[in-house]
Amino acid sequence: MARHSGPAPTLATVADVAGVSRQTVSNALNSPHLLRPETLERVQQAIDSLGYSPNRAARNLRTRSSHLIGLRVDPALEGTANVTMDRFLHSLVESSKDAGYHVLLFSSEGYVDEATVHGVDPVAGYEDLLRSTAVDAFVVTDTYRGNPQAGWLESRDAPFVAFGRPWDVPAATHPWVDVDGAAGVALAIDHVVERGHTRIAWVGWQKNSFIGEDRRSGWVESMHGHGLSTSRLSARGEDTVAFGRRAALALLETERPTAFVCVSDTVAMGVLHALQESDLRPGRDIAVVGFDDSVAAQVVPPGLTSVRQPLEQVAREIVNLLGQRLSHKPIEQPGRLLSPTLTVRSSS
Amino acid sequence: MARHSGPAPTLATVADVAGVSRQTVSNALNSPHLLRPETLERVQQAIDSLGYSPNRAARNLRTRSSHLIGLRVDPALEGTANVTMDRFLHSLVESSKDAGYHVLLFSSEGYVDEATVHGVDPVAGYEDLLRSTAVDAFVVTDTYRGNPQAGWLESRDAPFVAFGRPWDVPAATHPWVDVDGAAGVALAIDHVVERGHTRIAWVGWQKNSFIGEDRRSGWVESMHGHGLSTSRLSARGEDTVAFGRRAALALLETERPTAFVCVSDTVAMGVLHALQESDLRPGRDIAVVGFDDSVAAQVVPPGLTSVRQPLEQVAREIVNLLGQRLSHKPIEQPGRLLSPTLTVRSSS
DNA sequence: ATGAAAGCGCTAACAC
DNA sequence: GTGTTAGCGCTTTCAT
Repeated sequence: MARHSGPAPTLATVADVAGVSRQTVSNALNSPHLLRPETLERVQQAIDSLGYSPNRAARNLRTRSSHLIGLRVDPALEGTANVTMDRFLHSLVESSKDAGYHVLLFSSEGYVDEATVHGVDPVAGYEDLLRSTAVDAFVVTDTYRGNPQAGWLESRDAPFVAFGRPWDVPAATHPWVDVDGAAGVALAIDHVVERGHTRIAWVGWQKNSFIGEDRRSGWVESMHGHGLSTSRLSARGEDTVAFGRRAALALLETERPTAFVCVSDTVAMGVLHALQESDLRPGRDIAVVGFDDSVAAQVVPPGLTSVRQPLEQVAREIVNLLGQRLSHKPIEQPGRLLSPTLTVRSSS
Repeated sequence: MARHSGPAPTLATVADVAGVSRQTVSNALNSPHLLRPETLERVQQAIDSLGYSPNRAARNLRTRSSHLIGLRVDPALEGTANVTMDRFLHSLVESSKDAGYHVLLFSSEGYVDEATVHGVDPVAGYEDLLRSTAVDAFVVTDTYRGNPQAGWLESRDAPFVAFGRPWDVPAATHPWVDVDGAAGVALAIDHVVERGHTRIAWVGWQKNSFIGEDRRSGWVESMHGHGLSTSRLSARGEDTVAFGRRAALALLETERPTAFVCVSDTVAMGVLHALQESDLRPGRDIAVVGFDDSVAAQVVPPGLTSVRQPLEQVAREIVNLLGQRLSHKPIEQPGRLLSPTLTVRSSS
């Protein structure tokens, strides 16, 4: 195609060159089946020779849609949770592209007005993007402590899909996609039971985490399913390496578990610290399993077995639901629960 | 503000309510100093009561700008390089917000061509966004193997700032921001020298990596500055855990270094693997330093000392240069080289 | 199958 | 300071 240094070509330019009207060019782009093949061909050539692309702003104004999906990202916190979201983000960009959408990122700390001075507004940023019709829809991801955005967005009739179940509002009707954490942990338990372990400890998060309780229930139920006891084999704390280490040291001293299944890779790393300090070798003396299959799990010696969320699939399903929502199709099934897999490495 | 379920308010709606013309409302938004205080106040009230936000598409069409910054993200490769880019991305979103911009993500188009040496077309995706005026500018990040995008974008008069020096085209005039890798490695050398080490090995990338050679030069020059020999103490390979492990095992056998300074955290993890297999303890028997201060460095036992890039500052400088470029201000200084810091942990 | 007219919501240019 | 006019580039009627 040609390099033009002058003004960018418009529909009118193309129409002139092709010797047709502007609408015909528009049709060539949006409803090519309406054109006679020879006309289409001529228009196509004009488009190519001019290097024409339809102006996005004009199209957006006319069609009242931007083909943009909004996603709020939080400031870099440096933890495995963030890392999972980053992996998801890449997948979302790919899936969106396939559906003809781009991803627009915004941050939670924008648009500080009188109403938001008192703390982090869970709804910050959404409002303005919505009212200014900057995006067609949102993907809501930060649902780990309930999902205040969902209700708000629903009341505004804003199209969105959540990555995460409406834990605290079971009656919610908005579309969502989530990963079955309990099933993932059950996978891990099955795996270490198969390796001959019977005293399998759980190192998890505090009770106020919905996700943490879901994963923990996978441990409890799978253990009981195998006829194993969970008594005194569980610890709870924050999502830090330090907590994982402390918990493992305490359990090792009192209960002598032979396997640790952990709510996150971060916590599992702490368990690995503790084993190293106790001169125990992960994978030989004691099995360790993490959750999220982060980069850290891949590179830590000797390699950490970990539950992996199917984030590519999550992204595809989300974009899929978004498409249904935006085309006002009835949504067949508002919630989808996907199954994780287990990535086995030398720690187990 | 009021909740309206009908059609979204426009300038005309606000003008009616405030009893002024549309242009006055527009001025209230864009040039408030032009209004008499009492008029401004009245318009402001009408805006608030209606919950009005200017329509983005209309504004974009008129002003020929979208206030969007385009950034290409590559499919998740699962390595430390990606992780650094993700950390940068969060910072970029924050900095962009402060400048009134949003970040639009796009991906290298279509399917990976088997014939393409480096996997993807370096210019894929930029073209369309540019021609359709979907973004005002680009941030170009994937300059690790030279920067083919830069020349192309310059020839198109496309505003952009690069994260990464124009290694292969020193005469390039486009604005860029980069981190001084050599200085970062020198920091690491100083640190281990201070700890009493003299036989300090370098585990790096192949010669075809500009970034790798830059970091390596920091090792060579700092070593010589300290009067230390670099002879036979260097290894080169890919950015993998496996290579780091092999290199460390080989060096340990033949040269018995007491410290390893590595081109990346990934490679450093491989060195840690090797030490563990050799029953050597990092931080006690042998010092190890990585590069990037990734999550893995933070959580691996016993904690990996690592060079940290000032990505928040990089993002700020980039947005700053972008602002100058977009406002057609003369750019004071097209290239900025920032200094990294050293995060000391127990591995050294 | 193609063309003419209208208008999406906003701001630049100019009048008053 | 404020109002009037025009038009950014596109798509949606509707006529032919």
